[in-house]
Order: sequence, then structure tokens, then C-alpha cells
Amino acid sequence: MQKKQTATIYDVASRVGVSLATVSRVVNGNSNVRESTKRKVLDAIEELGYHPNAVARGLASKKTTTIGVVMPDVTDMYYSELARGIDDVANMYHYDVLLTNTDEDPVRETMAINNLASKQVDGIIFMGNELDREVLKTIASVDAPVVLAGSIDAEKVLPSVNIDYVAAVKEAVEMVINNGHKRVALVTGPMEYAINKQHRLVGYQSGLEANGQDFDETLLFSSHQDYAAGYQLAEKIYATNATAAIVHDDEVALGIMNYMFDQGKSVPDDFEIITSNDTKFAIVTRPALTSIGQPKYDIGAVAMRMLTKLMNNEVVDNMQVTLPHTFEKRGTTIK
Amino acid sequence: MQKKQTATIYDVASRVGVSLATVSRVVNGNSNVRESTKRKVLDAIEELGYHPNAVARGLASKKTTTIGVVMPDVTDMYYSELARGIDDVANMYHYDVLLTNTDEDPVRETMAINNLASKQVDGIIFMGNELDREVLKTIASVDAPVVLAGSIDAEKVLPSVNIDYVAAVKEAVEMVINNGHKRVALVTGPMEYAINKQHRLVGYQSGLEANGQDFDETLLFSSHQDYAAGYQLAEKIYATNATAAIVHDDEVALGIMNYMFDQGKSVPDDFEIITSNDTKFAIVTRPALTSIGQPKYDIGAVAMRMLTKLMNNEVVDNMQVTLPHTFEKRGTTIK
DNA sequence: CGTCAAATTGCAAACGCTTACAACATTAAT
DNA sequence: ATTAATGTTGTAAGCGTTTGCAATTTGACG
Repeated sequence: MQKKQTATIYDVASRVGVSLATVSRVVNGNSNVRESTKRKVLDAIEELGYHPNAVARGLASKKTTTIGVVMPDVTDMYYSELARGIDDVANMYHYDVLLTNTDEDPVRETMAINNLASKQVDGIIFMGNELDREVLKTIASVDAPVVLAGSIDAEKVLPSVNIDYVAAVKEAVEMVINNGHKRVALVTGPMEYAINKQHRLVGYQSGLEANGQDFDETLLFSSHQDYAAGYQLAEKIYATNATAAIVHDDEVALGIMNYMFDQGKSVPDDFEIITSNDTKFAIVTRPALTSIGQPKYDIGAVAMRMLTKLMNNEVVDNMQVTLPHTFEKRGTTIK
Repeated sequence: MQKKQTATIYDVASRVGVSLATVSRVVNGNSNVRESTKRKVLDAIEELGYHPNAVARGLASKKTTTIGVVMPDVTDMYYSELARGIDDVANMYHYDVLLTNTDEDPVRETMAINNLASKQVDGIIFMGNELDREVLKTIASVDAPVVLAGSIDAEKVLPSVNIDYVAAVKEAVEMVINNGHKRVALVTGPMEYAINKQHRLVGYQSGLEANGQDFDETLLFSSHQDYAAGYQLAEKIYATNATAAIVHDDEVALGIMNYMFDQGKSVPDDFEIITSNDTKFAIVTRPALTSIGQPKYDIGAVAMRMLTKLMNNEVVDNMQVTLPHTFEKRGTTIK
């Protein structure tokens, strides 16, 4: 391994015959430098192939131009699309992204946040279905700003960007009810999670109520966010004589759909499905999945933009941003 | 924003009444410390809530325990599964991951690598379909070790981990030929890319040859790696009277399949498809996609493991690792 | 007790850069 | 020409660690 004798700021300073401070100034675009010396410094930098050492810079300036992203799993399309939005605007503002997968394990989430803090990140974006008490405490103990993307803290104390989950699932329920269904199932993650109990469930119930249907607890289902889980769950759902389902996750929805398919049932004729994440999965299957449309990329992008303001101590008027959602009618729903 | 008065190593040293060096030793698990003082230091660390500042540490030790990952797009299932393998073993060895999306743009790839270098990463994992000349030069100019994951440099000079692409597509072609097909299309990315010209195409031709079929250039197709591109391409493919296709990307394969479906053709009865990435996409559709099975997670994991050795100046016997691939027979293929 | 090697500790110099603050130079105004 | 402003540059003190080397302590042994 060839040891590149990387030039330091000292090298270019002595080469030009100016002080470190001057070189630092031109590197950082400080205007208080005479044009002619600026030019000379720039030339020297070019010749020496000087690249500022970001670590030293970080130590001296106490800014690392790096943010941390804590997420359940890069492999989950929903989150990876958020991550893409984050990354793009991060780059736009010249931040790098330190990525951590946690699989929604609060222990790992806590470790991740502490680790990011010790790496002196300038800010953190957190994603996950639930904010554990311990994690919340950790977030509070960190002095970098944290914003939630597509994630909810029950107390609404943290900056965040989301869609209106209760409105979205209410609409979904009503759509399906309008199609004539009397028994529509709701499948979400664990009911202890705020996003499920305080949002999806509430939307579901209010959709039922608005249409004079009674709430039946046996139509509530909880599953992991993966295809196999959905497939397994489908049997139980079908056993309740439900004829439609509102599903929190596209892979789960696909599992359900394929179970029906494999059982010789027709979707949407025998069973309607509305999913929630509108990832590529929803588009690529036949039938394609009708879905609540979430501006995933934008959720990430807006969260990151918000974080830049926070890191910069700018005022942000709205700390809990709600982005508009849409409704993507596709093939798992009659109309 | 509360300013956490974070304790420094100096604080704990003075609290215990030892020198910085001693604290540093216990923090770093250096054995030359008396058990009793070690205990006292540990206690003080606990009480003060001291967390080492990784930036300062990085500057002093010239190691950041951070690696860079350069990839086309987190949102691409193939790469995100590789990334997960990378991240898991990175964490295992206590490295953090700095992630950059490049969309395969050589300019951004170059910038990303240089940026990572200036952040003093200890190593880099690069993913992408092609290694641009300029990118190659940049890699050579960086003094951190770089390993390629699921990516090929034509000169085979860089450490890398892949599967045997020529064998894999050869097998796929032969399988389809055995099913009776006389005109099987090959769809890949740009033919200028080494992985296509020197691997996939070679495998394709050798599969043809082994079965006495002539090579017909009009059966070669090139597409972007997305669903829409596949759908569009499908019409042209069908127009050549091809009855089967070996496809480089699952989303593209899905596009082709759905085109056939929408045209009233049956897959696999009228048209067989074998895809190459075996991502979740391949499992989730009906019919599910027959695919070359790539150990994606392992490719990432092995690449990362290799990188740890390189960063540690350990010898690595095999610099160009080839992992075994499999063949996943599913529904887009007769048998 | 005295010796000497081994085990513990402390000292202080880096690491490469930012940034008050001070110093000097230049220009414009009087 | 003098003075005050303003513009440019240099000085040097950090930033929070690590680490080679020297100094000190400890313990075993004769």
C-alpha cells in the first residue's frame, strides 16, 4: 500500500510564503484575502494536490459536516426511499451520511445514537416505527439536533415529518366500504406502537363509524413487515370472513395477495387490498396494489432540509410537518 | 438546544488524579494498567458520562473506524442487499459506514471517493456496474484500501468479490435452450461495460455454442435498470420472435413479464424469463421469477471482511473472490 | 536490605486545522 | 501630509486524543 504523503495546509502555506491562516481562509472561501494571494494559494493547492483533512477540520471547528441516519433496514423499500431523499438533500448541503441499520431494536437504536454522538455528527435523522422510552432519553441527551422522518413520537415533542396517517387510513377504509364491504380487516404492526394505536387504528375506527359500521376487534391483525409474515397471516384473515384489508406494508400486502391467489381466490373480486407504502412493489405486481400514496422521497428530503436549518440555528416555523398524501388506485381494489 | 458540557478525557483524568495517558489506556483496553486504577478510571468515566471524542481520536491515531460505501442507489434492491451485508460485518468490526449514492455517474463516483478520502475513511467499498477510467485513477490515488463488491474491473487488479457471471449466464442460457427455445434474448446494461461484454455476453455465447445455436446479434438488448425500461424494451424483444430472455435485472425482468402479461401472452408458456439478481422482487410476483441465485448479502459481507483485513495490513490470500451462485427455479420457466 | 527486571505511570509532542486577536498595509478623506 | 477606516495577513492558542519515551514504582530474589 503506497503511503501517499498527503500535503498539509502547512505545506501549501510555506510554499506560497504565507501563513496557515491565509491558506485556511482561501480554502474556506473567506473573502478577506487579496485576489492575487488567493490565486497563488489556489495554484499551490493545485500543484501539491492538497485536500483539507476533514478530521482535523472537524476537531478545530467542532463541525463535521456529517449527519447520522438511523433506520430499521436499508433493504426495506419504504425506508430506503426515504433514505434516498435524505441523502440527496444532504449532499446538496454538503453533508455526508453515516448510515446505521437497527432492525428496530431499541438497544441498537440507542447504541447507534450514542455512537453517532461520539462521532460528533452535526445532526441525526431517525426512522423507525416506534420510539422507545430509552431511545427518547438518549435522543434528549445528545446535543445534535434530531429529526424524525416517517416516524412519530407520541408526545409530538420532536421535530418530524410525516403524512396524516389517520386521515389516510380513514380514506382507505371508506373507499373499501363504499365498494360494499362489511368486514374490512386492518393489519398493522404491534398495537403498542403509537403509530398504530393513535393513528392507524383511530383512522380505521373513524372510517367505520362514519359509515355506521361496528368495530370488531377480531378484524385487527398485527404482523412483521415482510412477505412471509403477510402470507401466513392471510389464512387467519380469510378465516374471519373479512373481504378486504387495509395493510400497513407493501410486502405484507403482497403476501396476503399471493395467499389469496394461491388459494384460487381472486383479488380484487373476492378480496380487496389497500396497502400503505406505495413502493415499487406496489407497481410491479399483477394486479398492482392500490395504495395510500406517500411522498416518501419528499418526507426524507424535507426532514433533511429541516435538519439543516436546525443545525444552522435557523428558526423553523413548523416543527411537525405533515406532507400531503394521495391515493393510488390500482388493481387490488374494484374502483 | 442545551449545550451538553461533555466531559473530556482531561476531566476524568483530573478527577481520578492520574494522567491523560492512563485514562487513554484504559479506554483503549490497553493492558498495562493496574487493576485498581483501571477500576477507578472506569468509575469516573461512568460518573462523568464521558464518551471519547471520535474526531479527536481520529486525528491523533489516524484511524477513523469509518469506512465509505460508494453505490449507485440505495433504492435498488440488489445494491441495498449488498449494503446490508457490508453494514452488518462493518458493525461487527466496529466500523461505521459513510454511504454515498452516485447513480453510476463517474463524475459523482470520483467526487465521492475523493470526499471519503478527505474524511479519512479507513477503507472503501465500491459498487457499480462499470469502473470508469477516471474512477480507477482516483481509486489508485487514495491511500485507503478499496474493495469492489459485485463489481468488476476489467484488469482484475483491484480486490473484489463477485460470482462467476459467465458461468451463471451460460447455465441460464442452457437451461432455456433445454426447454426447447431456439431464440433466446440477452438483455443487459450497456455493452461497453466490462461486466456485460466480458462476462454476460461471453457466457451467453458459450451457452449458445455448447448447444449448437448460432449467435444472433439482434437478440442482444440493452436497458436501464428499471421497471419502465423493461416494459418498453419488451415490445422490441417480442418483435424479434424471441421466446425467452435472460435478463440482468429483476425490475427489468418484471417489466418484460408484465408487458407479456398485458399483451395476453403467458409466461412461461409463451415466453420464458430468467433474471439475475434474485431480489425480493423475484419472489413476490406471480409467477415468481426464475433467477440466477446470487449470495448478495454474502458478497457484501465477504467484501467487508476482506476490507477489514486490508485495513489491518493482514495478508489476504485471494484478492479476487468468487462466491458460488445457485439457480432458483421458479415460475417464469417451464422446468 | 540492595538489586534489577518488569510493571505502571506520567510527560509532552504530535495530529492538521480554525479562529480570535493583534499587527500591519492600503486607501480615502480632510 | 495626517488620520481614520478598511482591508490583509500573521500569531498562537486551542480542539481532545494517542503514543513514544522516560521516570517511577513494585516485587522477586539473593
